Amino acid sequence: MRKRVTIRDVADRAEVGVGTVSRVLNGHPKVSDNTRQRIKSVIADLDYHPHFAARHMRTANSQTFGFITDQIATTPYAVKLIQGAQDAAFQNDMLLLIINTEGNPALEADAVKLMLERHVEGIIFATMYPRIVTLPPAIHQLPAVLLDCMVADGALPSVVPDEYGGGYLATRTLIENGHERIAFINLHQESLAAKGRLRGYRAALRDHGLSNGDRYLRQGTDWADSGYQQAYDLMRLATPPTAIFCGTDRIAMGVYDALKEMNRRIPDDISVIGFDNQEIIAAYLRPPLSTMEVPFYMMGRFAIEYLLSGSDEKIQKQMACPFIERESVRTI
Amino acid sequence: MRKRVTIRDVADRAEVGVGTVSRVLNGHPKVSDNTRQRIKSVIADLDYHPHFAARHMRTANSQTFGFITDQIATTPYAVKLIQGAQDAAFQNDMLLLIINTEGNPALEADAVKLMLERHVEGIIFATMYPRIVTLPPAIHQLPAVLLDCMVADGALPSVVPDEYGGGYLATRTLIENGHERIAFINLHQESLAAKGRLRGYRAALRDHGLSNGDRYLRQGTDWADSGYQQAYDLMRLATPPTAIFCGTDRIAMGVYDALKEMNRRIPDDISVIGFDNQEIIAAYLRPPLSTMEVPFYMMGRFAIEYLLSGSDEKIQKQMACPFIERESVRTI
DNA sequence: CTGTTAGCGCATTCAT
DNA sequence: ATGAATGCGCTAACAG
Repeated sequence: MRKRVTIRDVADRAEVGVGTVSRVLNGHPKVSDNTRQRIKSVIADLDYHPHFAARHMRTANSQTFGFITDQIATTPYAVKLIQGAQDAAFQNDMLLLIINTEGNPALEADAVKLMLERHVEGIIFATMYPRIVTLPPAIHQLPAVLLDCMVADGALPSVVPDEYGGGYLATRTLIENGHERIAFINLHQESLAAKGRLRGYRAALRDHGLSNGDRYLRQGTDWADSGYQQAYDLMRLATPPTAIFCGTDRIAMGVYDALKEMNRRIPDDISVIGFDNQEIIAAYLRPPLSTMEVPFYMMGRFAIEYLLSGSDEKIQKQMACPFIERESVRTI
Repeated sequence: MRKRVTIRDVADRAEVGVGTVSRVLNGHPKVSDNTRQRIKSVIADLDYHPHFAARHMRTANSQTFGFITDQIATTPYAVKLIQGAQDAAFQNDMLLLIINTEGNPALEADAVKLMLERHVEGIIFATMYPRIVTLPPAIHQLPAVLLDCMVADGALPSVVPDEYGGGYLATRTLIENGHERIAFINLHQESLAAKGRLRGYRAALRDHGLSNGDRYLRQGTDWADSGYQQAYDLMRLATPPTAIFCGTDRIAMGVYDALKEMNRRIPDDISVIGFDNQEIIAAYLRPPLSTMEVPFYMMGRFAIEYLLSGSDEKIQKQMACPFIERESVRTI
């Protein structure tokens, strides 16, 4: 860890004033090519790096965004949220300061405080699953975007997946493949995700004249077990469904197990669609599971780009969930 | 975004000098309780936050570590790596600056440069899976720790999982449960992880007089498919194994499928152990999979704690992989 | 115990 | 086109 080399050192060695060095550092036009070259080579020789904090203090420009998560970082999904934000930030010469609060409100307040002290230029607050949150009031002192969550009064811009659209598209896809008896095993119903997906399912059915009084609707829990149970229940019906739309890929895992036990072949005997596109599950299931993707990566990107845009519109962005086709759906 | 309030404002309002304010800010003892209280209340009134960059410039103390990843952030495992580091750092008043390079060497160099400019107090370089890496030379200008990887010349401290120990423990656990014909379906053999786990498997067998010339050893790929294939192959043997140790949980997924097709019950007919403890798979498989955990969280913590310790010893830390008991192993 | 002062490294006037 | 001077907000050293 040798002595830090400052702009002064560069200036001295290049026999110019610090101002000139600063100018070439910042790509200022009015520097003769001659001196510019000389300075650049000195910078390289000395391996000089500008002191970020000094520049920051001078320019009031921290080139940093804060990224606060409740426990998102724990879940496999949402890594992509971070990564999308990361990439978008990096491409714009910004870095991310990440704090994980485990949903502890005291920590959240601390986190916001720390970010304020570090003069981040904006804050992203991301949650593990879509929900309504209450935030430390201090967050309003900065541009902020909510990721995968929203505040009750809509006072903060937010970006969330279009659960409704996803539910609709999954169901419509099945319909377009000729299915008419389409079951839906939803995840735990308190969740915003569950509500949205369910509305989409019902709407698609209705729009295609296939409403059936929720005869094939089942309430699951988000765990494979419930998929297993409900699949059994469903298949024992007098006229069982020809397709099962699962509220999560994990539910689909359970459905697969039950179906296999019953010697039903996927997709020949019955089609299955999941939700979440957890690669680790969906891609490795046998056969690979067709499912809806929650566009975490793009959501992360969008949040940063919104911050970068400087807009103060309180948009409530819903991002579409695309259908990921694999091998669990068959046309009949 | 109202005008920033500085230490000057606080001093004026409290009718003291800035030095005194600075002292209470830094918990300096020699301040009368009286003035301390007054200043504190002014700080609260004004909602004053010290300017981090200014302090940093003055103290040469950035309270920040850099965390560079190749693509770790993409994978579900390693989120825990970040989280462990995160938590340990936060508890010591440090924050993490995270950059994901996608394994792009140019980006890696940029990342190190940015971290140098921001005066991080140390760098953690983490990879998605254990391997030998080459790093931008500039990284040597700072304390650095490698996570889940190492450099060829051992010139940098590193912390990796004890793959050997994990392989050994998994095998020994099976042995202690009375199994003697123990198969091992390894993941793709180029990986360090595969080599270590295999050595552990062989050593445990040998130490218990169970060596069998690798009769039950199979080479898989890391995908469920290979587990499926190899399980069929294994079970068709004249004297099939009574237990299968899988190089990854994904392989175990395939093994489960094959076993179920063959109407073998887990664990009654055959025991299975996985590796990785990918909760999303292991906990949801039916029955839940007993497996070896790679201690990512603790590895992350350790890396930070090592940095914090200020040690310059080039330790090569191997962290034990504990056995996570679920329901796929039975005593015979 | 407390006020005053001198930089930390840089970007930006203002001269030249 | 370039050098010199100023101050961003803070901590530490020095006086008292």
